[in-house]
Amino acid sequence: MAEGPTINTIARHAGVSIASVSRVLNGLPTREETVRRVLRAAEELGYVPNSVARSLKSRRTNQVAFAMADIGNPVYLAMVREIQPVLRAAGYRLLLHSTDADVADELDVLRGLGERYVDGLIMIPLRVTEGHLSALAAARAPVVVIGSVPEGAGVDNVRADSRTGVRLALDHLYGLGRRRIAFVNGPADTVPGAARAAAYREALDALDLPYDEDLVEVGDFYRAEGARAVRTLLDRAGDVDALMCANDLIALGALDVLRRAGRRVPEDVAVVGMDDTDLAAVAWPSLTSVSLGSARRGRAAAELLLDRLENGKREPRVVTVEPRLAVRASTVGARAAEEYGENGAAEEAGDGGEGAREAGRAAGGEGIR
Amino acid sequence: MAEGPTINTIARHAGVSIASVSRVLNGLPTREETVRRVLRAAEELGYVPNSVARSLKSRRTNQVAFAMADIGNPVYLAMVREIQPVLRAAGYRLLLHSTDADVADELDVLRGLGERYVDGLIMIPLRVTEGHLSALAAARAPVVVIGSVPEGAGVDNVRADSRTGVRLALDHLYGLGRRRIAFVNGPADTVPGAARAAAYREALDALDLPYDEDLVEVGDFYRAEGARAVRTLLDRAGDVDALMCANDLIALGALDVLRRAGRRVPEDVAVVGMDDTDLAAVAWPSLTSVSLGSARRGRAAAELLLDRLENGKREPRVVTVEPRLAVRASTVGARAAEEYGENGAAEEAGDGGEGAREAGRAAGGEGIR
DNA sequence: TTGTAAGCGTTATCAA
DNA sequence: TTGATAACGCTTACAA
Repeated sequence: MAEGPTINTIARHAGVSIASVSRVLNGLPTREETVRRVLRAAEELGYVPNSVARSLKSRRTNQVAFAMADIGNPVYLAMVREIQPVLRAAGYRLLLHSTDADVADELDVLRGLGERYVDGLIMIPLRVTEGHLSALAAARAPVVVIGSVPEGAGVDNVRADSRTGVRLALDHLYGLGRRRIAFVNGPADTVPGAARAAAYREALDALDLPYDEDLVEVGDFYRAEGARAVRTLLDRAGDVDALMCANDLIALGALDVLRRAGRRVPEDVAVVGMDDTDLAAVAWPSLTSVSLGSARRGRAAAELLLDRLENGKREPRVVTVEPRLAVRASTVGARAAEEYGENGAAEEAGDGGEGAREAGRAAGGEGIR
Repeated sequence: MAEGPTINTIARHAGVSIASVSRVLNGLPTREETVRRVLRAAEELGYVPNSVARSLKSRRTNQVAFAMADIGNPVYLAMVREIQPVLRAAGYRLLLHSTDADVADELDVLRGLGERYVDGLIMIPLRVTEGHLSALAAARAPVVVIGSVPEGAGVDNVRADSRTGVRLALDHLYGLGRRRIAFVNGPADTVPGAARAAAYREALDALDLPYDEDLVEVGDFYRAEGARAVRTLLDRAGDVDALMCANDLIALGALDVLRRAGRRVPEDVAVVGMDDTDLAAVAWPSLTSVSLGSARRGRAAAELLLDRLENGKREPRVVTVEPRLAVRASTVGARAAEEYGENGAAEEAGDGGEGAREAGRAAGGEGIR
């Protein structure tokens, strides 16, 4: 932990000026002899350029931040896993912000951009308030928002399409002959909760199925509460033959409850989750789930940001990621699920997954595949 | 994205010197009137101090890095979840490095400390080579290593105790009357692989059980390969009545294979995993697993680093985290498991978990609980 | 109480 | 080709 050498140290050591040192270190044309002496001194002293000083001068930090509610959330995690390598390949370091679901925290992050500790930000807000819009407009660095933001917001925007996603799931269930398709949602006042509720109604309409209030139950987005909601639902509407769950955790809770109630999955009740997290493949029976493309959204966001960092003034762009349905045992049975192949999480990982897999293996930990 | 104001801008605006601006902004004694003018100007101009300039001057970045193989690995993820809030509370930002299981990358991170973009580093190396030791010795910022490092390495060190961990598991199985306890390990040339293999032999010894090569199979640390290993094992030693798996993913693979083979868990074969990841509670039957305290190790590492950052010159410290056994259905059956209560992952999260849980809920994603 | 000026470690301009 | 020097935005002696 010795005090590190600076270009001054090197300059003295090599008997040249700091300007020459800088030139050599930056590969600018310099006399052979000077180059040698500088490099030799740098080598001997173990010189490493100070990135803070460099940043002050260049006005670039080569750092990018990702702000989400909680890294423990598999959806955000999938994003980080894609974002990290993309940024890294472009020479950026990744900084993580957990906003703890706190709107004020999110706004702080946005204002914090003024401190210039990062060159850009990818953020996934819980909800988009007026405060967000004005903070975004005033942001002192490029921001990419994951999650819908009004057109005029002036930021790059990556969107999921839960509408189509729910539609895929209901079509699938309908195709399997299910007609009493219940919906277990999280809080309606959250962005995803609202979007998924609307999507459910629409999908029913499209299938000419009636909207039946008895078939809808709201809890939160967690397993225990999901289980409770499903119990209530079953008590109220015993003839349910399919459950559309607003995320995978709710679906896991549903599987527990159904098992205890002696209902077979999928024979008696088919179950579909949402987000297609790693858990879906681990569950038993394995869980059919709608992928909203967390990984692809993360990647898209990173790419948008990089592009914007190189190309400051271009029109804001909106990217929408197509949902996909990962069909597994909880709707078609274990046998058939194997024929479908593992078309869920595995696909998501795509090219970005390989390094990670290698990593986990050598580390003796567990990547999830 | 307008160019931000600096103390110069404010100084001109307020008609004072930059020194006065700095003083006011740092709360140093200043005349009332000056304070007012400066604050007013700062407010009007939307001044935000430039953290890069501040860092250059103060020689502190208020950033800390965490380097691990792959954030997608649940073990590391659990660590990040604990590390982040601890650092944040102390005013540090968290920077993530994925080393992709590459030793050279790890060494790069260590050397990179010379760039002074962080004040300290928490790292969890895949293995500890000579190169690591010398890089650690030469590190230009405090480092905390998670994973055993030789005494003289001169860095703070947080250790798991897989020896005791395996012992806990085997005692548990023995107590349930199991005597043919097989071991499914990952590669023996990895740190955890080697440690767990040795621990298995020792635990057998302690129980006066014979070491039987037929009961040991090595694969990697993933589910598919774990499944393969278990198949091989069952073919070779059909009388196995318990499986000790070197991590949870292997154990998940084992559950699949046993299910297909028509062996009941735990009646015919009891299964124990290791690391007690979130997946253990999701599996069916839920998985008894040895917690090596990922979350606690993360927290301990963060605390060691913070302490070291405040208190540069103290003796390196070694913290060892006690393993715990999370008993679930895969060894005692579903009924009994409920009586044990959820003594696994839930406990791990501890006080650090609440904010995260809230976060996930509002976000409509899924924290894992 | 305030202002001037030096310095943190770079990069880049401009003469020499 | 090279060196002296001025920024970058901030903190902090030191003088006034």
